[in-house]
Amino acid sequence: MADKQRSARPGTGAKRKAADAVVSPDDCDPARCPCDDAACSLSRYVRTTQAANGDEDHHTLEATEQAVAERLSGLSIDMSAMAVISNVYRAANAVRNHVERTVLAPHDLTWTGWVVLWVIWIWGDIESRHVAAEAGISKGTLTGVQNTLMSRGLVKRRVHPDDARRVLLSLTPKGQKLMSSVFPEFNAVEALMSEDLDDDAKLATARALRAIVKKAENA
Amino acid sequence: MADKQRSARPGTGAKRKAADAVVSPDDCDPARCPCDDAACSLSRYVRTTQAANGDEDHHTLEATEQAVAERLSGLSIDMSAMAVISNVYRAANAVRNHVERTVLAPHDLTWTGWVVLWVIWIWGDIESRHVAAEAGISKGTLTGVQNTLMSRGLVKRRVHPDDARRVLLSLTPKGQKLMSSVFPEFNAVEALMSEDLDDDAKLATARALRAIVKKAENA
DNA sequence: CGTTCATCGTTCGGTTCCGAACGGTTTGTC
DNA sequence: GACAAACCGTTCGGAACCGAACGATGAACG
Repeated sequence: MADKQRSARPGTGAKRKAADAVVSPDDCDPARCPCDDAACSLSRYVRTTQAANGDEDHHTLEATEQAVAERLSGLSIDMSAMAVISNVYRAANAVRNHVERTVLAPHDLTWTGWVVLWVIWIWGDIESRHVAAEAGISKGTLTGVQNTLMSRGLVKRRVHPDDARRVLLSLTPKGQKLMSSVFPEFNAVEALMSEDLDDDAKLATARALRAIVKKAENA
Repeated sequence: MADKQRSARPGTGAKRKAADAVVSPDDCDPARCPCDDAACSLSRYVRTTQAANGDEDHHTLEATEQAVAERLSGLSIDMSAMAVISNVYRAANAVRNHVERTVLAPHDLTWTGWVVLWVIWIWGDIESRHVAAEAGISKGTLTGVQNTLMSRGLVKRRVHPDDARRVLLSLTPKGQKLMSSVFPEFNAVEALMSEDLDDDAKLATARALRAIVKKAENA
């Protein structure tokens, strides 16, 4: 989600400040929460209320969590699957928001714009349909991102020499310069976010995520 | 991301079919790809081109991947961090798209609408600011989702008895009925997507993701 | 060659979403 | 008790995104 669709207007992207921003609380208490291994999101609200107003709510924490457990135990639920999948989405959002604010916004880049630049940077001279597939966006969206990036002088496009339908994308020298200066910053943040994981955990997590992607994409 | 903002118009959400949809290729070849443990996305494009046109591209696969390795090895990059973080985002998108198509669309629900319903279902009688925090959306977005869900008779709202600024949200009987019928479907898909992971892997992955969330949110 | 069909990138309408601004309510301070 | 500051949910403008429709090009077949 970072684009301008038609009518490329440069230099307006990535405005994620931190005012009304999406906030989110904290950990869960394994002793109370019915989730597996403290790895769920069920008690974030509890912590919030707990911290905020002393005890003004009508239902106590215990009663509420009891209700959660009962509601879920009534049905037969795969709690560990829930913990994994729901945290995938939560993590993705958290990462994206953080990266946009800390790394991308100062360079006036949006997330999608960044991903597109990255793909072109890595593959150089790549057809736009492949860029869209790699970046995980639709063709229509890519057109807009393209125009934005072109108007900022970061990306070039030329028609495929053998097929006039296709379009080849590549980075301008300015774009290349941008990437080689920004990507280390980006990667540093990636490293920071995964620094609590040892190497085995990183590899295992990446492998697990790939398994999920595989299941989700062809099923 | 699933909402209607202002002017609640019911019954038009969740239209994700599969026509021009976001496609995405396949695995990477560990023998060739410079990533760790086949857990990256760097060779998806390669596989695509490989499968599509026999060998019409100008740079061979080997040359391309060599270029990737060189470009990345020129800088000092934490490849395992990159593998983890980039796959988080990819997995989240894949999961969301799949769930929207298979589970939510038949019930005319959007992803965000679903998450909001879920939060209210679990916590019952919850203040809207907490719903927004739990669901990971902004207050403004929640207002729109609220209206949509209210106009469909799934959600009730009432003013907080002790504080006229606050609003308490809860599910109508119709909303409760919907949740208890749809959530098992949803959870079944969650289970399906993580079925290639054994229990230890699920727990470990969930734990790793929480660590990432923690880092991303307060840093 | 001319026709048909697949495929490419673009256009366009509609939806989702964020963030800043706003009015209304409560709390704190003199 | 008035006044200011903090906080709540809503409104509103604008960006980002998808998916269907479109025009143009290329390939297959007679």
